Amino acid sequence: MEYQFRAIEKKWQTIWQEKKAYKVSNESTKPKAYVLDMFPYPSGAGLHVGHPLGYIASDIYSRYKRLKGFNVLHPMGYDAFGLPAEQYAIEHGVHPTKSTYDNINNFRKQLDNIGFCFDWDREVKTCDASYYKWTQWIFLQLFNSYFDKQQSKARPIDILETAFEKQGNANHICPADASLSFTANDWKAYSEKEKQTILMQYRLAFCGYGEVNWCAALGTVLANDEVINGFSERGGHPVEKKKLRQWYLRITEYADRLLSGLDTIQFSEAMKEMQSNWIGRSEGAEIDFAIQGHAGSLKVYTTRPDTIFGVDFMVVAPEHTLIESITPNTHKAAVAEYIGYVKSRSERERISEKKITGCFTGAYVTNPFNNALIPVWISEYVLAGYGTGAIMAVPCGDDRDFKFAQHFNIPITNIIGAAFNGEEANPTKEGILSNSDFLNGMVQKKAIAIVTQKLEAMGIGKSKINYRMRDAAFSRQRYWGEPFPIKWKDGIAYPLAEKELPLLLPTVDNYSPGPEGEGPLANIASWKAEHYETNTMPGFAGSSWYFLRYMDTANDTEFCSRKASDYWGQVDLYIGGTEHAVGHLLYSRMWTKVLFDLGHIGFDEPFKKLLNQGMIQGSSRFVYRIRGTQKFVSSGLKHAHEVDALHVDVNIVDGVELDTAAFTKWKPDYAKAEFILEDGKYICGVEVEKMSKSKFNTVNPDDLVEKYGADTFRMYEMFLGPVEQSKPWDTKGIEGVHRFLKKCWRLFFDEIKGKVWVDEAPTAAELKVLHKAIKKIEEDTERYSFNTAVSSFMICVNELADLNCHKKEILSPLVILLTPYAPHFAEELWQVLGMKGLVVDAAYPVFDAQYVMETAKEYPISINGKLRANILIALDASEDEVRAIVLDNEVVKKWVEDKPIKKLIFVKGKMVNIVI
RNA sequence: GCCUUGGUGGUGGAACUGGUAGACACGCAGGACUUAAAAUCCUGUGGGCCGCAACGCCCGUGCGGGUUCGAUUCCCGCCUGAGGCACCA
Repeated sequence: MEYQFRAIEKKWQTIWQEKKAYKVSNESTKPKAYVLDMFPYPSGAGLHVGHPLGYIASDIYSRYKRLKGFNVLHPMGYDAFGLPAEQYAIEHGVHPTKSTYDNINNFRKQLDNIGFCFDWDREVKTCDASYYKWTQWIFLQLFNSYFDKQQSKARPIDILETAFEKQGNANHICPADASLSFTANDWKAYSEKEKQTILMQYRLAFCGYGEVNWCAALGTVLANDEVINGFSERGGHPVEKKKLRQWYLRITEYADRLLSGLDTIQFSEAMKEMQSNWIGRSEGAEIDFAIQGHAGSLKVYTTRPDTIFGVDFMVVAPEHTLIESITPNTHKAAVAEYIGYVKSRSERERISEKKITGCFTGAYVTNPFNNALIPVWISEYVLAGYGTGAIMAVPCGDDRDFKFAQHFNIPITNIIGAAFNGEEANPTKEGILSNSDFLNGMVQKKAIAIVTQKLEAMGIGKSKINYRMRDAAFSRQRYWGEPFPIKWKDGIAYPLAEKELPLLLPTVDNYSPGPEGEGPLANIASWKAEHYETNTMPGFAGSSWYFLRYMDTANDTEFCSRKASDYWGQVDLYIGGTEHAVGHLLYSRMWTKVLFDLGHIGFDEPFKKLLNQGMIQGSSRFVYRIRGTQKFVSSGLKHAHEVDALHVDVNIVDGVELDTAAFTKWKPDYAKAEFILEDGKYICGVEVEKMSKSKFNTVNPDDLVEKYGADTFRMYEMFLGPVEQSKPWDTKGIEGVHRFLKKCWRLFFDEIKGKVWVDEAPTAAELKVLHKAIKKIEEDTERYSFNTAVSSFMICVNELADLNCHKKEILSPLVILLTPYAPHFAEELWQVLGMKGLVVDAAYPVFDAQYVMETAKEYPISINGKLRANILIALDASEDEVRAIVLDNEVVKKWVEDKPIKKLIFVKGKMVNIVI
């Protein structure tokens, strides 16, 4: 009987479904484990082999935890709102609801094929009204809350209103405008609109104005990615910065807690580093510089007030509101021209530009300590959104300022003596200050506080903590997203009542943008008539809390009952790509903190442990067409011709050799293709790039499952390498894993004899092989080293085959070990062995060290660090005994000759090194 | 440009805490079985040198330095691939 994987896999998938084998209850006496994947966006291209990598890893871990006696929550769903469905609707007229649900059905079919243990009763789709009702509800919690700085937590906004009525805002500094100040009487005298405008500046979800990349021709806002050199990627239309009304989340209020929370969770150091760099906390000071011949002052933010005497110029962002009024007429034309140039540049281009650009405004400020005149420049590398949008430039201490000064021939003041060599800036804080008046002779880092205090005393500065992170833009001028539960009346935003939720996304005939940068919803007369908000929420809204919904999917009175969230708690293992490092992972952490602060859940970090899966890249193949002909030249000969490289479908290429017959059938264009071969073959070019349909380098898991079975596919994806590592896909090696399963099968069945497994007592050697495997595979699974676990299975089966072992007592624990990795295969063999119940409900075998005891070791003997011999020595030998044995060895004697031995290093159980 | 991360045979990778580099596979070569094929099994396989062979020697983990008895692993500099940089998801 041979290994008929297709029949076996279908059979067990059906049985699992019938028996509800993967249904998970919220009631259990077992300890819980919550194992979660980042849910996919259901794209029209379907699943490619890159998607299941993380899902297989989490599936293995879930099944492993279940065998270890845990009640395991392992759900799946879809992040179903987003731009591609809307784009598709605009281009093809298909409603996003339809295309999204079609895609979901397709994803589901593909996922089912692989045999995952998801509890599908808990499926969530963020575009379902039953789901986004609660996204809207959480938005209202954010809208109706403020961040109390004293308690460092979110609190209901009516507490703040009560406080305002009693004491004004004296104890509640306004996060949006620290200078805002009013008394209780002021507050009482304010109109409703004035009150609401003030409250808006405290809310965690608030409305304001922000700059976006605006493309007038497309009538839409673009991502930085979609803007190339000031023109839209699609269509090549000009793009400009434009101020639009936007919703925001006040995530900056949570900056410190998002930072300190990192200490309580198991993310990789790299991930923590990325998040804290993104948050970018810095301590410094704000300083006001008086403007020459102007009533106002220029406020800058600096982390280095100690360098105040080294300030040679100021740089302000081109968007800075003061520019208009400080620029004298003589410089207006040049400044306007420069601002025009910057307007066409995306933020990305501005900060990554190597070329130094800038423009002198003609204005000067004065140094508050010595009244020196300091010229004011504008340059694109200073961004309006960070700090105060203006910096003081100290060329001797800052690299970018130094290059700027050099480029524009601005004289450089040296305030750190020999520490500055005139060739490059020195950002040290250890320098001894000179040319610095009252600071002369002082170490820089000590001067920071002194300068700040002095500025505070003079009333022109104060210490300030700044964050690089900005508040999160939370509205999109799009259709396919959650409507905001907000009505506008007389310029005031009113939240809908909870019982009015969900506010359903209306059907439209036209997905194109509304007038004046409004979303498509503005095109609907009935929507406008109700004064509903016309923006929708961004893609990250639904994904910021979905892990909570899985705990209590069917609940239609709460987003998730407190009982359910108390039971499941944090996600124990979260698997997904690093591309979400600073987006999704920060937003979901913030939402969790808000829900915790408001008492809706009992933990304030969502993910206890994060595992980042690497990206599976595509390995693209190219053919080379001689320009202007239908002749295709093999890769090795292409240099003799003028050729265009064209992507060719990887599925019609064997390794690098093109199937020329298949190629002529692949596309009608190529029907008449002629080939110039080398050694009788057409060899393709190779490049590793992102897996994408348009590059014809995608590999569909369905085809592989069909050909080799789901279990082979699962193990092969794991065998490719460490889950965390990115690697190009190559189908070639899958045969090896398939052979392994067939070989394993032959421990149970022989093609001719049929059943060969027997009920005999195992030998010591057989038990040793088994227990070695138990130990290694358990350890590897625990540390998510699935690739080495697979190779341990191979070693185990190879050794059992060499021993001719077909004993049930060895094979049945092996089947359990295999269950997480090859569940169908294991289930079938479990039944074959006549074991009770489903193997998914079995108990994990327990390692027993007595079977793997070793008494001696083949020690590697190095001389001066070079391996010269291997000697078998008893493990319990003392160092003196080992020394005697080693020095008596022929090979060792030959190398040592009669030189004195300086040192002998003996590491028990590892190695010996002789130094001569 | 900035942040993060990777680079080991022809290929994917292993070496977990500084201790035998190349486990386990793929591929390739040779052989067995077969009318033939598939399947399966056996042997070899980092590069170089000496050699009939065995034994053995030298080099080798992107490049250049350093620390150490000992470095794929730690430190410094460089080259290079990947991901992210706020409206793609």
